[in-house]
Amino acid sequence: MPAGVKLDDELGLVQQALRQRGLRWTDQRARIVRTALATHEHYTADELLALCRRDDPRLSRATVYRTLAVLEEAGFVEGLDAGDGKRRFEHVLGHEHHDHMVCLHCGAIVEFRDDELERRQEAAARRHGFRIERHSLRLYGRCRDCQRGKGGA
Amino acid sequence: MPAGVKLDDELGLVQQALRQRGLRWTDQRARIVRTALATHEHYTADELLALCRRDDPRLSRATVYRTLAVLEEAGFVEGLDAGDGKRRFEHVLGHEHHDHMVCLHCGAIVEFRDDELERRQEAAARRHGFRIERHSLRLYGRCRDCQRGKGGA
DNA sequence: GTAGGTGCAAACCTTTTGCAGCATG
DNA sequence: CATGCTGCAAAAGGTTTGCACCTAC
Repeated sequence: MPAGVKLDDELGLVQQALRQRGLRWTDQRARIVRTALATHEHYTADELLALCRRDDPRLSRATVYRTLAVLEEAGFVEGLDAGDGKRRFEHVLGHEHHDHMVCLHCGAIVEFRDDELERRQEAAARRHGFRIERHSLRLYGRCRDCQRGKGGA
Repeated sequence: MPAGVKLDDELGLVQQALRQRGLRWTDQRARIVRTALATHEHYTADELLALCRRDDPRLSRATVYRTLAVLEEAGFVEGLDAGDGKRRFEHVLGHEHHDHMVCLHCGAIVEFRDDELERRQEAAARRHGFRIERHSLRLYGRCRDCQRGKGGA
């Protein structure tokens, strides 16, 4: 399946979702969503802005923030904070849920998934009468590459 | 065991740890640590400042930040971000490790602990050659009190 | 035509930093 | 008495907002 096809499908999905909420589908939003979908996983607002500006140098930072907020609310994008003060985003479309290991030495982000882990979280929540809407599990430490040598990029 | 005794023990521990690092034990640091230890779990720098200022109105915000940084580095305090832009802190002394459920509707923070969860995190990390130095698990959703009614404070 | 969106720049807010004077060890 | 700490105020740096103009529907 050519990459372009899937991307267009996903774009359509987002467009449809926004319209259903009475929101508009503008050139800027299309560009931001397309760029986000085409991009490596974990971008800051500013990085995304820079990428978008390669195509449209006039795109404003405010629009990127506003669009990310809309996308997050609609569930297409998830924010995670890397602990360095800036939020990072990743798109959810076409990605199944996963958690993150963050290397404190080189900044690498490793994704992983463990179903039993998810189940136990649910169980713990149930014990406390809590209903999970979303969750965030991050392991901070030293990644494989930073074990040998004493590494760090 | 009277609360005061334990508090003084813990104060002494912190004092000793800082001195070992060639750092000084000042009135301000003593006040900040004492206030932190005596306080409900999850405070922002600003809330802690306000509490301290009830005793010493001249204490500066910068000193609170600097002291929290020192305490965090020494392992007496842990920062967690509630997703609202400001970091929250909790002291570790006299508390065993736990994770958090954050109610998105009333802001309540519920602590919980599940050893099997911890073990599986370790196992997942091992599979990826990753060594965990610390971790953060937060479940966001609706707490027990916010289930009935439709609640929210 | 009318919400809603965009760009720009200024405002916001938490956290950090430079500096001169002060206190600890 | 040297080094580290404090307070103040200003700077930083990411994010949000006011406003005038524009555009999707």
